[in-house]
Amino acid sequence: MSIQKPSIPKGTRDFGPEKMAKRNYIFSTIKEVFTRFGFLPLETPSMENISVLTGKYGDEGDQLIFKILNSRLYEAKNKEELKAEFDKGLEKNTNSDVLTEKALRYDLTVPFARYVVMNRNEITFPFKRYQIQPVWRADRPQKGRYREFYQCDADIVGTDSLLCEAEIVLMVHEVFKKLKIENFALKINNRKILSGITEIIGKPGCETDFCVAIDKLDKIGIEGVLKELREKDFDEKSIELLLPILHLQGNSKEKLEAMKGILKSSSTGLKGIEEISIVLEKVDLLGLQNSSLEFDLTLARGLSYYTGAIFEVKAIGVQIGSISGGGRYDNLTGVFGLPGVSGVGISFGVDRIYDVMEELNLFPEEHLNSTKILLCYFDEKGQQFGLPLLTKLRAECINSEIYPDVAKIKKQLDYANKKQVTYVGIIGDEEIKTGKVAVKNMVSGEQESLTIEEIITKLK
RNA sequence: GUGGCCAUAGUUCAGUUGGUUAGAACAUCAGAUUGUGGUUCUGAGGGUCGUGGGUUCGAGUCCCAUUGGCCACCCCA
Repeated sequence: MSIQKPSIPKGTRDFGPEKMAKRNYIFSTIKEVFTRFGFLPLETPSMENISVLTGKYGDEGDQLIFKILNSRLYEAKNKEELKAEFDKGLEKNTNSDVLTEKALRYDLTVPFARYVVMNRNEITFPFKRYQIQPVWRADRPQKGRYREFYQCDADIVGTDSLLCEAEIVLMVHEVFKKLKIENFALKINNRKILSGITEIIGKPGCETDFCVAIDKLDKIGIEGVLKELREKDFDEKSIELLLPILHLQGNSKEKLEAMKGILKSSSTGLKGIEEISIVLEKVDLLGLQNSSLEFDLTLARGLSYYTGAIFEVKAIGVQIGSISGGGRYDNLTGVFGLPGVSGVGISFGVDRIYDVMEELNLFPEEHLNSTKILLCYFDEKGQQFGLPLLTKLRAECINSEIYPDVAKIKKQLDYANKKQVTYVGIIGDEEIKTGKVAVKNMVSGEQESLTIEEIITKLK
């Protein structure tokens, strides 16, 4: 076999020790906040039966699902059928159970819905779960966009209380405050308002086209949105009715007031307004200070299963897509045979949060080095002397290691230096005789002779 | 799915109108230094110039194809 250059698939990444330390810092922060808000952990398999996933993310989303080829196809009895199904798949994007019956999960919400339905009798509702796992999308990678990435979801199902939305708002603030990402915008809107607008402008049922276009407002401007709408067969009368909505100014409360007037003939739209108002009220009652929450009626979001509130978080001052998003979905479990379970959730995009924090230099230093002391020695005798000490240090929960080879002291110190180990304990004949180890601080260069008990006190 | 840019050592990059043995910095390893690191100095290893074809006396350099990477659009975390 010829030597091959090693590589990893497009859009995937390795995470070395340094990156993992930073990633774990984000994960543990988010986990801590989730737990504090009463969410419990859940994990689901990387792969789902393909029928669980398809049809949940819209046409565009379905195409991005990674499918898993059935194994042992070569043993199949009816090869003709296989070939026919494969040819059909080449013609258009179809799924065939004989070729592929599993797929990698595309997000965490749909597998969660599947879990809820399957375990409906064991679950106590309202059910609050969090889930931190990778998801896969057969997208073309680019900045802030990967084919394998992590989502951190927290969802509440089994209640339609708007207090849940408010709690999510609080939780988002808490997470980003802890991560020191102070400058962010949490935008909130409601799908019912968007539906209401399509009713008002005489284009009911065209929500998808409308949402896709209006979502780009801050990117392509009003003219761009109008151009796109015209291309989607929105007539001039509709556009004329839409214009005052697009030009709406003011803070969240003022915009809500104005929309109340505009949507007065749409009961759906008014319902949306009322919902957001209640959320804002609850957020106030929960005592949120310095809120980054903002009502933005141009926020649309792609996923087709949202029915009520929608959220999106963007970091201000960093050119990257949204770092968090979510919303309420009234009937996600309906397709799995369990109607009437409303849920609302939020998803944090760790990979993008990582990129943002890297760009803004927000990672704290102390999380990067994990070994506190490295024991160094000159010969076999030194190692023998060091091993019991090492065990004592570890028994005291002090992260410690010993250099595995008899090597030059320079090399051992070099190793400590590169791993950013703060202390080294040097063991030579002198130390063995007195029972004290020469402990050197690698940052300051100071060195002192200490007994093992003194070392433990010093490093604890 | 559409479009643009790029590909040379482990990494970041030089490489002249096409010319003989493809360079530098950093990184790695070793030595200067037999009980003390980061600095310095010396040396060493490391390349089928992404891959395949073509033009040419001659290709890292020009042309075509292909693969991979980055970026924008679509969409999205």
